[in-house]
Amino acid sequence: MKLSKKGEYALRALIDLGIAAEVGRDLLRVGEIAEKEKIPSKFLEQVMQDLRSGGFIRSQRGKFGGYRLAREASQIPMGQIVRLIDGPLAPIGCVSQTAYERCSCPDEVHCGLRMLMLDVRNAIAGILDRYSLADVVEVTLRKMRRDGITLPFSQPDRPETRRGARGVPGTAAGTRLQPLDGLIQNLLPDYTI
Amino acid sequence: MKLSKKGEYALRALIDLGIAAEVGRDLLRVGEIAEKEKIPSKFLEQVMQDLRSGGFIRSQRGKFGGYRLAREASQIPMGQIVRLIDGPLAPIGCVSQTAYERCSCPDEVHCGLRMLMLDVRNAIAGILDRYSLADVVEVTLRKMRRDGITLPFSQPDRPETRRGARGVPGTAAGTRLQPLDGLIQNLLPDYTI
DNA sequence: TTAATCCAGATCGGCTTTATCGAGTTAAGG
DNA sequence: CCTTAACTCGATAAAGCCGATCTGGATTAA
Repeated sequence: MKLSKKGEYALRALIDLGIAAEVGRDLLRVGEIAEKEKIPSKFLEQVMQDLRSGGFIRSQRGKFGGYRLAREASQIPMGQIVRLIDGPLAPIGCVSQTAYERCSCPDEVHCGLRMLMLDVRNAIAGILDRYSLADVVEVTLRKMRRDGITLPFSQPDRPETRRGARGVPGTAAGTRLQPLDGLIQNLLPDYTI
Repeated sequence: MKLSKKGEYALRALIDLGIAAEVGRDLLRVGEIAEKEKIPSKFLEQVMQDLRSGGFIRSQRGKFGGYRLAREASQIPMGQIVRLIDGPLAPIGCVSQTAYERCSCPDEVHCGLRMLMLDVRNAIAGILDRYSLADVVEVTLRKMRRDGITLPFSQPDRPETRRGARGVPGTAAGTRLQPLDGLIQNLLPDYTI
């Protein structure tokens, strides 16, 4: 049930871009992200190009170039990112909703493994398809602020690339979804403090 | 979020062994399983040996040999099988409960990806650790009987290996677990017919 | 003794992860 | 305008793991 390194790096990079946008910098260099996340930077370049051709980010070439989100973070479901980089969420192809693939077993309808894995798929998709990048960014920033941590990408090393921080830091855009009755515990922002 | 082929084959083989035991045959040859499940039989041999050294099955060597379950199916949690063959259930190492591994990100506590993936891990483990092999076998058999399908491994090709079918075909052994309020849909045996 | 089966090891192609090199692109400075 | 620095792009290659195959040996029932 592993997420590939490529998928992990893609998610990390997008979360960083989301944080940066929320903090007032919407353009990040690959090197910056790679250094912060300890990712081999050339490998991250490849991942970024996959994300670009997938329509999640846009690139600005040349000196002082970099990457920025191509859409609002609230319009990027986490599940879609994983699907682009790692393929279907389903553990096995015959339970995938977005890329079904017949499996080798004799009778799919009465396959116990398939029933079990369909549950697993639904559990995974129920989480990843319900949360957007904006949700993850929001919770991350909230937790950091609560603990008094200096936000990353706060000091723009190139003042020219600054843009007016859009909106009051607080509720990120994006539809707030109803809690999944006790399933989601960690991504729910805790309003207790 | 893929399950490896090896993991898939291991689960298929164990389910078959569970079905066979429930039907009165507790010894299956690798070739039988491979043929039914359309698995490369030499590759399945490797998987079976991993399952053997993992303590899930016992082998009987020589002519008319084969494999049988080493314990009651109710004592084999599905999650443990996956862990043996594929490693931790968690999508990334830093959220694994059974094999935690520090990740490269600068601050694990405030890592949004980690929060998200911890939810995913818990969702996966919540399913795979709650259901035993006996549960999967029971639901499979129930569904087959309901649809009037001839059960696999019913006709023993070697009458000597028969053993008295233990117990009335119906409720398999194993603790029946309370439904996970709406999460599990496919593995719940439907008593509607 | 023979046949069927499990056991063990080497090997091979493909994919993943990572590294290397270099070419295209753009902004700034003279 | 020309050069240079700092980026993004693109292709390639090496190392390692995964899926699968092949060969042969060990074990046991008939």
